Formats: sequence, structure tokens, C-alpha cells
Amino acid sequence: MPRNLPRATLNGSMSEIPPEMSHDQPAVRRQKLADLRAAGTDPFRANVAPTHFSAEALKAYVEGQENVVGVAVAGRLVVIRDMGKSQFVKIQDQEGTIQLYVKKDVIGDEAYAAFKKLDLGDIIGAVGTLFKTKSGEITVRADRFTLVAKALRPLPEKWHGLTDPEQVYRQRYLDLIVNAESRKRLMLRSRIVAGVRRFLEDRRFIEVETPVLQSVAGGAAARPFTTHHNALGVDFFLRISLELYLKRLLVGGYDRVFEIGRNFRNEGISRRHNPEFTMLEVYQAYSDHRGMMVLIKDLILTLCRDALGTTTIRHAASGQDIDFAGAWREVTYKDLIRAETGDPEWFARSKAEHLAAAEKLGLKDVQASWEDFEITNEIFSKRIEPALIQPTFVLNLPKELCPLAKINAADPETLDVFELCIGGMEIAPAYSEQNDPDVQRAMFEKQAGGEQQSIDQDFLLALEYGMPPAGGMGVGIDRLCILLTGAESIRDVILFPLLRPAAVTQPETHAPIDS
RNA sequence: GGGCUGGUAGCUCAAUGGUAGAGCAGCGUCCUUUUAAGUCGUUGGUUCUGGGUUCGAAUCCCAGCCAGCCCA
Repeated sequence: MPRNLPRATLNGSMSEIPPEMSHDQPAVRRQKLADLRAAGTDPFRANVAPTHFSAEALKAYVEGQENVVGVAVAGRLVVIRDMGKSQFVKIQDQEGTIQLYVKKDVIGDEAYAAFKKLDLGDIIGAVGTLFKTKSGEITVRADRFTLVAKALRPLPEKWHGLTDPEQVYRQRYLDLIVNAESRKRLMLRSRIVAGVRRFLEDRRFIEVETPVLQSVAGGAAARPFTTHHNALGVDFFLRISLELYLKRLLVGGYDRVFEIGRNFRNEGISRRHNPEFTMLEVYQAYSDHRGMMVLIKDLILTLCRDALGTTTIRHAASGQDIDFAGAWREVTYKDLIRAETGDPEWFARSKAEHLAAAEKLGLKDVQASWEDFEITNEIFSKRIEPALIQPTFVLNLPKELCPLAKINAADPETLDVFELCIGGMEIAPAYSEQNDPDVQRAMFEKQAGGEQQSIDQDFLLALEYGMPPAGGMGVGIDRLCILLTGAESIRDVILFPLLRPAAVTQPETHAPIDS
């Protein structure tokens, strides 16, 4: 301690803050920390043993048993109402907030003086008894408290929270502290993911983990990220789907498998796309795409009941209510296209006619160089899909759209697949999985053009050992969360969405005033 | 990649070419049942960055950085 400053004592007194420094909140807080250490306590070496989360403590109160039920709680100080010789404060934990009442003549002069030195954002533990205030709020009357982490920086404002979207995403921890809505929404995501696991495990699906680093990134059409393994001296791709490894497990005798895993696609970023995103993929032997229809409806209804507590949600963008408990529409791709174009003979017409019609529909991006099926599919993705708000199974997609599904027996131009659309988004595609190794090889080769190296030969080898017929499905977990939480953007349901790296600057260090 | 919008105190926001302000937070005072507590006083600015126009720029112009939305 420099001689020119008063020595801090255990009763919480502290060095004078020079007025010209009083605006520098980190410096003031570091000074308080230095004073605590000078007095022999280091908050960062202390700990507490809470007995209750805030919400549990509130439930533990017994009417008429004032100051009988004892609790120990811990959390971040988010509200301080100082009334001189007593204070009402609120601490926040994972489950919510609880009010503490700290009275000078209860905790003693020294402890009270130390309590007055606490700052918003500090993390404390408190032990006391439950009572109800005049206005009826269940509150902990604190007998003692312990500071376990000093916050060296001030929190964002309590009333408006953090609104700058950039800061919300970059400093999600601050968003979570001050924006209850974000906290709720992202916690709901955890509940949804947990609900998916429970649902599938109840049906004897086995959760597995398959490689993220792959030498052939297959199972979807997307640009992969590349990376490099130093010891092997080999480049790898980050996976773009889970499919081909999960099907190897079907070959291996795991009849019901799923993985909830991160996919990486080196493509643009938008309200609906994050370069890394979470997919659920499920495969069930001896089932097919029809079986997957039952499974996905059951899954979503279960999530609605368990995580949301309702089977009806409001779709903000369209203003419609979506009722998951009702019947889900089933319609073929071709019927949708015929209805949208008003042309019953659409699929009998030439590419030139399709081009002209697409132009007439106002689809500006369509190029004459496109394949015929791409022109038709543009109508589907730009005009039809965004309008499918209520749960809709789109059946019998054209065979060009996926090389991994079985051809439909009645209409060999189409596949035994569905695409589930809800809220104008594609939520889950599912297939009757192709298990004929020769057909699969032919499909891959056709898709690859001349690029043999893009074919996963080991997957084809696996199929030659025999894969049971199976239904398979991919569910975009992020999109499902957008839907179920009513979020506007995928970034609102991802804790740390990808952003351009911020300028690399170390946090400014604020030396205590006395150094 | 293109268009539009935004970036001002720790946070939320004002200030439309003429002295950069308010609320919260901070600092100091009063207050032993408060609820965005109240009360009196008070500190605090690289107006995103760099150029330019102008007697004078947070404001107008150019370039850049970051973000959001829309489009691709």
C-alpha cells in the first residue's frame, strides 16, 4: 500500500476515490478489489455452497412460517436498492432472481459496511431465512453473505438491456445476464435438444458420434470447409452432413441410430443460415419415409408438449397460428407445381416453355443454362415453400434432387421422400434410403460428373455388404428452434453465431488508482 | 457480391452546419419493507476510423471497418 492512501480495514472502509477518477468504473472496482485484498480477503478465492436455486427457494417458503425456513443462495447482483441502514437487492441465477433483504442490525455493522461496497454485477452467496415483504415478495433475510467474484466492469443498463445486435452476438454472456428474453429463448433450445434425445432414446434409438473431419465430404451438395492435419500431412474437409457414416452403422447392425451434430457449410450467412449449424439425423432399419412421417410428427408434438407446454404457436411473419395437433397436409411436389403454375400439363412441357413460364412468374434468377428440373425447383423454393406455413409433407420430389433415396415405383421420375415444410421453411427432409449398392454407385457417378474423387468409395463398399431397408431423416435443429421459439433469425437461437472477427484488441486494463 | 439502414458517455438514447446533452450506472450525502425505490449534489466524450468541404462538422462529401435488414 502506498503511504498516501488510508489503509482499508475489515469493516469495509476503503480508499478515497479521487473525484476525477470516479467516472472510471473499472478503476473504481479494481480499487475496491485492492482494498479487499489489503484487508485480507480475496473474493476470487472464496466459495459458497448454495442449497437452493432462486426458483426453488421461492417455492420453499411456507406461508406463516416467517424466518423459519433457512436457505443458502448464490448469484449475480442485478438490482441494488439502498435505503441507508438496510438494502433490498436481487441476485440472479440460472433459474431466475430472488430478493435479499440485508439489514444492518441483523448482519452487523462491519458486514453491512462491506455489503455497501458491493457493485452491480458482483457474484455473492447469502445465507438467511425466508419471509414475505409488505408488498408480498418472498425474500431472503440475509444473516451473512460472501463475495465470491468481483465484477470489474459495469453491467449494461438494467431496464433496456443490451440492444446493439452486434454486441448481443459478440458478448452473448452480457446478453444472457441482462436480456431475460434471450436467456429464456436459448434455454428453451437446450430443452428442445434434451427433449429430442429423450424421445429417441425412449424408442430405442442409439445416439452415436461420427467423424467431423472427413476426406470425402458427402451426403449433401454443399461447399465444405477445408482443414489440414499436420502429422498425417493430409487435408480434410469438415463434414457437410451426417448421412453416410450413420448409414455405415446401419450396415454394421445398429438398427436405430441418431446423431445430433454440427455440420459446416462454406456458404453465405443469412437469417436462415449459419455456416455451422446443428442437424439431427435419424435412421431406422425396416422403416421408410412413411415411417419417418409418423416419427417426425410425434417428435414435434412431444417437444411442443414437454418444452413449450402448448401445441399451438403464433407464426409472427405470417400472423397465422400453427396448430401442430391438427392433421398435417400431404401433397405431392408435382401437384404443388401444377397448382402454382396453373398448368396441369407442366411436366409434359419443354424446358423452353418452363423458362418462359418462370420468367412470367417473375423469377429473375433463372438462367437459360440451368437444367430443366432446376427451373421447376426454383418455382418451388421461391414461390411455394415460403407459403407453406402449416405443417406440410411435400411428397415425391423429382429424382434429380437427391441421389440417396429410392426411386418411387409408380412414378420413376420421383423419389420415395418427403420434405416437411413449416412456417415457410424446410424443416426436415426424409427418405426411403437407397440400399442397392449398384444403383447408388450409378447415382453418385452421374452426380459427380467426372469428379471421381468426390465419391465416397468406402460408403459404396459398405453398401455391398448389405444395408437393411431404412427410413432416414434430417431435422434442422436450429430451424426447429426458430419455429418453436418464435425467433426472427437463426442467430437468435445459436449461442455464439459466426461473425467476422472483431479487431483484435486486448481488454483495456484499468490499474487500481493506488498503483 | 449489390442495395438500404445504423455506429455519440459503461448501457439506453437525444442533439439535422453554430458551446455534444438526458436517463440508468458511477462518485459523495439523506433514508431500516424497497419493486425501473426515493432524495440532494456531482464526475464522465478519439461522436467507429481516415481523408475532404467549410470561418465552423456528430451533422455535408469520399474511402474504409463492423453490424442489421433486403436481394443475390
